[in-house]
Amino acid sequence: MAREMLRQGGRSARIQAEVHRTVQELLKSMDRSEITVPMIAEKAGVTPSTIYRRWGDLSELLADVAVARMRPIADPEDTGAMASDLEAFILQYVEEMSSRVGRALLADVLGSLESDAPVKCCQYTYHHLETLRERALARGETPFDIDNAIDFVVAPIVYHILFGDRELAPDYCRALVSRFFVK
Amino acid sequence: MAREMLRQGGRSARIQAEVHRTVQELLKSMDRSEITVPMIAEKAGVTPSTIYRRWGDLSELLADVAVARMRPIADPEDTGAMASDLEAFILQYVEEMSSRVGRALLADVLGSLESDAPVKCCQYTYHHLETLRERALARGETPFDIDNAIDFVVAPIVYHILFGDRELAPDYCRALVSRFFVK
DNA sequence: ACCTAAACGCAAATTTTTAGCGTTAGCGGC
DNA sequence: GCCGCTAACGCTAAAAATTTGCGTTTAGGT
Repeated sequence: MAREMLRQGGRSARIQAEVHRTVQELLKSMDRSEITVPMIAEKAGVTPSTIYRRWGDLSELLADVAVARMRPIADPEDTGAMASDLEAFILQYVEEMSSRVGRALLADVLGSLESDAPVKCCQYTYHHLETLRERALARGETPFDIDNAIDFVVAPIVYHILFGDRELAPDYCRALVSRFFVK
Repeated sequence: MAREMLRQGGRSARIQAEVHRTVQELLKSMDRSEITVPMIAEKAGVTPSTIYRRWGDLSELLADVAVARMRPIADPEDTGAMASDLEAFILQYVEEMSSRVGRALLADVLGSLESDAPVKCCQYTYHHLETLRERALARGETPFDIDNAIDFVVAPIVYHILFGDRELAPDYCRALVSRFFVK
């Protein structure tokens, strides 16, 4: 579920915020597999049935929280040039997502395939790249293609994070970016 | 869990096979979100506690089944040339994985990050690419680099399957392969 | 053939999830 | 500002799923 709120103010919003805060709190201190809905409900001061009715089940709540956490709070850093902008963005992305909690976020988002969490999640990335692209245009640089950047820089990184088949050293990430630009 | 069986014969193996078969059967007729452990147990003719003790929980059982289903039963088709071999393999991979059940398989595998399901899963892909590479070597062709193939062909495809942000038309997949070879 | 321990079945205890129903409170119309 | 409508909540009981203890079966080795 995790449907759009019909009421966006007052008690409903407070509960949403409190539940989200509680989930994030719990994720810091314990593993995702030990978290239960009644546990969240108690710490958040609501009844379990509220959570079940609003989010459906635990995985959808976790996906909802994960998407909210991944929502960008600021534009990517402006380093003065397109190539270094992309590199900085990618390095930060890897920093956040390859950590234990980052991997859990990705898994939660992808765990509820029927919701729109995955699409939202990658729209954030797309939007960031769009920002970098427009910044490059404003500077008079020849901008990169966003879809290509996703295919050849972001996708490999996400793949290796998810499957855990390779160390994501900064050098490797930088190589992905530079290969993308020389091509 | 989904630990390696300490006993690989007799009753234990029969139960494993029967449970796997039952899960696959159920996945064909209903959505993953409606499947429960007691339901599987009844159809498979075992006690729920057996499943819980052996696999831990539903997501790990599903991951176990998914990995087993993804285990290659045959080498990729030999088309006579490296480029067309890779293209054929990729097209078949997309065919299998972008379907409703394929996406569910991927989600199940990635859903249990703590198990070794994800690693196993991408090892299968790696192994297939290795087969293609050795085949190319035997033909006297200049072989491709497997890691690069994963980064620039497989990863983009998996990304788009998981995030559902793009139609995976055959033309697009072919373009990925051909761009990989010209680079 | 016998021994040991892994794996299972059974059933009770616990926990989680669902569902009904009355109550609260956000939001729009007046 | 007051009122009506109904989404959203709390509470509780029922249903379902999960865990756990204990005795039994059975694979794998000696």
